[in-house]
Order: sequence, then structure tokens, then C-alpha cells
Amino acid sequence: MPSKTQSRLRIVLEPDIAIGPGKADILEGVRDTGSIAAAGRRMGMSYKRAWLLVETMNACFKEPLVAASRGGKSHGGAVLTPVGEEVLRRYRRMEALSAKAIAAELRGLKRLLSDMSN
Amino acid sequence: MPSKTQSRLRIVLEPDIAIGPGKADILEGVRDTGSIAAAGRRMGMSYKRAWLLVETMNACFKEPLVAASRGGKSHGGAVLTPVGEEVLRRYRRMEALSAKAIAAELRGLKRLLSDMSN
DNA sequence: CACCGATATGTTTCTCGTGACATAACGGTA
DNA sequence: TACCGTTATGTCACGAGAAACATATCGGTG
Repeated sequence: MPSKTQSRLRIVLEPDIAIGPGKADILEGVRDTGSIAAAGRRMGMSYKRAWLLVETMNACFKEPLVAASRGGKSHGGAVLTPVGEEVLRRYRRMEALSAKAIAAELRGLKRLLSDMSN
Repeated sequence: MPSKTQSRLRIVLEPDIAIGPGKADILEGVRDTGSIAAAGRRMGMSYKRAWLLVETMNACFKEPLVAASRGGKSHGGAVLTPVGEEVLRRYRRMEALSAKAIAAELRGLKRLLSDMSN
């Protein structure tokens, strides 16, 4: 198997408030599944935890990233707002740009790893 | 004051084994101070924790990043090995490259933050 | 040989985050 | 009105990880 070496990008908005791979995956999950609960399940995460992450994200942007509704025909659900779509798109783009920018250096670093690590 | 928004880069070598800002700062501290204890103090970190991080890093590369010695005229100390210097240099460079690559997107993201966050 | 400051390592204590569980509300449908 | 699946929220117990504390060792110097 190829090496698992990868980079992870975390954007720190405030001390203790950041957006990283986890929150981005939640946004993506909400977009794909239409519900916070299903997004959480897909990641093996409790609904409560997923909801907590959504609440945090909604709080630190000007407008909510996720709009949730209860009851109704669909038994409730959640969708990304335009801002939510934009944040997700920007984050994924930053991930890609970062990975591309450091690819060469990363290969150099990988050469120094112990044999067990690749 | 200007916004604290920033990016952080974490390189994941193995699941649960990574190098991020903390370990890089330790390497830098050892290089600057000549001891693990002083590097830890400078970061407000216990010697034990600093030493643990060094041990982990030394274990997952082909050669140690930090060479420590006990006793002697200088009462012991630690220095970066050539490999340690290289890892630090590469990591700092990756940080810089990543930050530069995402700068524009980051500004875009920042505009979406709530007023409290800038 | 006592002392120094650093490395090296074990043990114990505590804290915080997490998981697990419980409950209520919502607004549709059968 | 009973039921559905979801959102929304509270409480509590537990465990992993960190802090705190305790030694032992090293190899020089006074």
C-alpha cells in the first residue's frame, strides 16, 4: 500500500475556534444527506456531537452555515445555506492549494521517515 | 488589533503520528536553547511533556532529530542533528508555502466571519 | 564527595472532553 | 391522536491524556 503521509489544514479563526477536516466533513455531509443526524452517522459520530459542531460554526460566522428545520413531510432536516456552501468550497480549495504547494517538500520529508513508517 | 485568523499545517505521517506547530516549536527551541528543558520552559510546557514529544519524533524518523547528552561541563543538553535541522527547515518551509498559497482564499473566508471574530 | 543542572523515567492525581442516555418539541401523515 | 424521524437540549459517568510529583542517573566542578 502507498504511504498514508498527508497534510491537514486547520484554519484558526479565534483561539479555540477553528475549522478543520472534521467540520468541513460535517458541512459536506449535511449537503449530501440533507440532515445533521445522517451526516453524523456517516462519520460514525453521535448526533449530539455533530449538532454541537454545527452550532459552533453557525455562531462564528455572520450568517448560519446550516439551516435546520423540524417536523414536516420530511420529518425535519438541514441544508447548507449559500454561506455554508461558500465556506465549504473555500475550505476544500484551500486544502487542495496547500497540498499542491507543499507536495515537493512533503516528498523530501517522507524520505527521512523510518522504514516502519512507509 | 489585526485579526488572529491564521492557518495551521499538520503533517500526518501515520495515524496518530504527526508533526505540527507544537513539535516544530520544540525543535526550534532545542536549536535555540541547547536543551530540552529550556525549550519546554520557553513554551510553558513541562520538561516531561517536551521530552515525550522529542522521544516520539526521534522514534518515527530513520535517525534521531535531537541528540541529548547528560552530565559534563554543560550539565547535559540537547542539540538538533542534521536530520533534525532538515525536518525543521522543511516543516517551516511547508508552513510558509501553504500560507502563501491560501492567502487569497483566507481573506475571502475572513469576510464571512461574524463581527466578534475580527 | 557533595553539588549542579540537565536527561531519563515511573507513579499518582486530576481534569476535561466525550459518549451514553434521556427527554421534549416540531409538523407533517395514516 | 398516535406515530414518525428529525432537531434541540440537559445530565451524568467514564476514561484518556495531562499535570504534578518523585527519583535515579550522568559527568563534570569546587
